[in-house]
Amino acid sequence: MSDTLDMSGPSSPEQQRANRILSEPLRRSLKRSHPCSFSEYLNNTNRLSHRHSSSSMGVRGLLHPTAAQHRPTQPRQTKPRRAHSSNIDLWDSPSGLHLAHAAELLMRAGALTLTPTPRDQGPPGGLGAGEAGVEGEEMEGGSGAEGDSTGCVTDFLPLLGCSWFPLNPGLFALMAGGGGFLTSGGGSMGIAGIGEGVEVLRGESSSPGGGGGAGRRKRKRCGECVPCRRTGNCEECSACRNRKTGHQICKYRKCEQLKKKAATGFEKMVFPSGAAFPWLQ
DNA sequence: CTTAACGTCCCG
DNA sequence: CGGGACGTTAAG
Ligand SMILES: [Zn+2]
Ligand SMILES: [Zn+2]
Repeated sequence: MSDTLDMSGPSSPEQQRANRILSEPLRRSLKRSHPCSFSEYLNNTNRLSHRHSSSSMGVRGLLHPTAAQHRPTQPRQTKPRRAHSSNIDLWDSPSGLHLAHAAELLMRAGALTLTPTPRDQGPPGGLGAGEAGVEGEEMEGGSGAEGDSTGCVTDFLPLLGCSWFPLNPGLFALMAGGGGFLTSGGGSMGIAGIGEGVEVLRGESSSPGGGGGAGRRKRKRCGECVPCRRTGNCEECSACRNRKTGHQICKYRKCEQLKKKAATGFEKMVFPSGAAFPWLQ
C-alpha cells in the first residue's frame, strides 16, 4: 500500500497523523460497506432516503416539532435532552448521493496523485516547535496563496474516468471541504491541499442546528493562534470561574479558529471566483 | 477510570 | 445574540 506512496519519510508526527487520518477512516468506511458492497450500497442509499426513522435520536424535532420538543414541562435540569447519542454515524448526504465511496475514492486518488500538502502544521504536538512569530492567525484566506499550492494540483479527473461515478462538481467540492481549495483549470479541476476531507464528510451533513444529531466530530484547536499558544488559565474569566459546569476553555485561550462557527464542507469551500457554487449560477 | 474542552441547547 | 449548562468526544 505504501509502495508508491512514499511521503519522504514520516519523520514528523504530523505526517504520521495525517497518514492515520487518511487510512483509518478509510479502513472503517471500507469495512462499513463490505467487500461486495455495491448492491448494498445502493440498498442503503435507498434505505437512508427514508430517513433512518428509528434512529435513537435525531428525530427529535424533525417530526412533531411540538410533541417531540415538549420540554416546557420542566424548567430544565431534568435533562430530557438528546436521549443519548449512541447514534451510529450514518453516512448521508444532503443531495442524496452517498458520499462514502466517493470520499474514499477521491481521497485515495488525491493521496496517490497529489503530493502531500507542502505546508505542514502541527496542532497538538507542534505546539512548541512551531514557528514563533508567525502570529498570523488569519491564514484562512485561500485567495492569494495560490502560488505554491499549484504545485500539488493534479488533474485526476481522467484518472477516475469511471462512468459509474456520479461525477458532480458538488462531490469534488465536498472532497475539498477539508480545507482544500478547488482550482478550476479550463475544463479540468484539481484539488489543492489535502485536509481532513474524510472527517468533513462523515461529519453529519444534516443541518447542525436543526436537531440533526450529535454526529459531528470535535474540532481541535489549531495550536498556532495567539490564544492557543497561551499557557495557563487566567482563572478569572467566566469560563475559568465556572469550569466545573461550563466545561469551557479559558476565554483567553480559546482558539481563534474554533471561535468561528464550524463550517461544513459546503460552506468551507471557496473558489477562485469567490463563488461557493459556480456551477449553480 | 479521569480530565479537558467542543458542540449545542436553552434561557435571559 | 451572549452566557451558562450539559452531553459528549478525545486524550491521558
Ligand atoms: Zn480564563
Ligand atoms: Zn488556535
